[in-house]
Amino acid sequence: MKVNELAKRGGVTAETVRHYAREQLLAPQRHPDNGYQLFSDTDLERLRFIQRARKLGFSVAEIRDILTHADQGDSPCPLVRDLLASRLPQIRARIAELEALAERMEQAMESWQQMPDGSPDGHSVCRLIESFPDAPSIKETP
Amino acid sequence: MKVNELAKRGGVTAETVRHYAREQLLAPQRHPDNGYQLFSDTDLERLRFIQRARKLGFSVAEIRDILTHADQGDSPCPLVRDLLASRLPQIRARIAELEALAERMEQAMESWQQMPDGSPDGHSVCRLIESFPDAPSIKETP
DNA sequence: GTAGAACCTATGGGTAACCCATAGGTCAAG
DNA sequence: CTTGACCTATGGGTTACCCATAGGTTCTAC
Repeated sequence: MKVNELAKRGGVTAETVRHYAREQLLAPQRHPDNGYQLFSDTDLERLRFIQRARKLGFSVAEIRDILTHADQGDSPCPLVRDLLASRLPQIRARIAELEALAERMEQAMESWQQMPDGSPDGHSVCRLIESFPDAPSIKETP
Repeated sequence: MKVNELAKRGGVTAETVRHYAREQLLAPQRHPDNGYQLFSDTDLERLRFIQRARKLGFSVAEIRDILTHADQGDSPCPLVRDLLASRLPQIRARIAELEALAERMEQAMESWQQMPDGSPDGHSVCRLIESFPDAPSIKETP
């Protein structure tokens, strides 16, 4: 099957399929005449595997590693366990970051309710924001 | 003061200061002889404002808008209120996404405890992952 | 048989907020 | 006058795609 058909059967866009092919997660055959990528049913299974792995938080690069292991006949399962175990605390940390952010935002909105919209002068841009501490800025760890 | 001094006083890297200058959040003067960027105390105040705004979740582009308003003598405060009010539910949604992800990960790790590390065959890469549903993949809305 | 739709290819650019490397100019101190 | 510390501008990397473009192919209808 060609890109579009695989994409529809897997529930992703054709661009996503091409992306995975570029990133070596899929290795379709090529039609010798026109260079079209030809995917098999095994590729569809692979795509579904990729979807599940993405849903569990694995990155595309990690999934490539997992698939490479499997393609060489090695069990990728220990790797999978390790990756998940080390990723989970990162996700938890990210959640905590975002919760702290949300709390700051809510506190700000609340305390702003009784503050007027001032005009900017040479030293103040917006007292709403300036009424907050600066110090260590937020780390963006998506 | 030059880039490095502003950066140290503001608690950021010199690269970050250059980034903000490139993005028009800071508009330093230029030394006529050597082209060095020269920052004033007002720029330091501006940098501190930027830090506070970042900590409240504003993007660099949004902060540029806020500063542009203020530079034109308009109060940016209504904009600030609107931006924050519309960003907060997005943050909450992102938190919910990540919590769902974390829950999937924990469920996976738990159910995997009694599963062996299988060897890959033609149809299975890793049963650990394949034991999970695929369906709608996770949307990455950082 | 041929026009046009619908599909394919590869390439390159965009996203967010920086970080890092490079090449080359500047400056203060010893 | 030579280090070493600093400055400049440029371009590439990060993540997982999306989109536009130009040009080749296949399918469908007339």
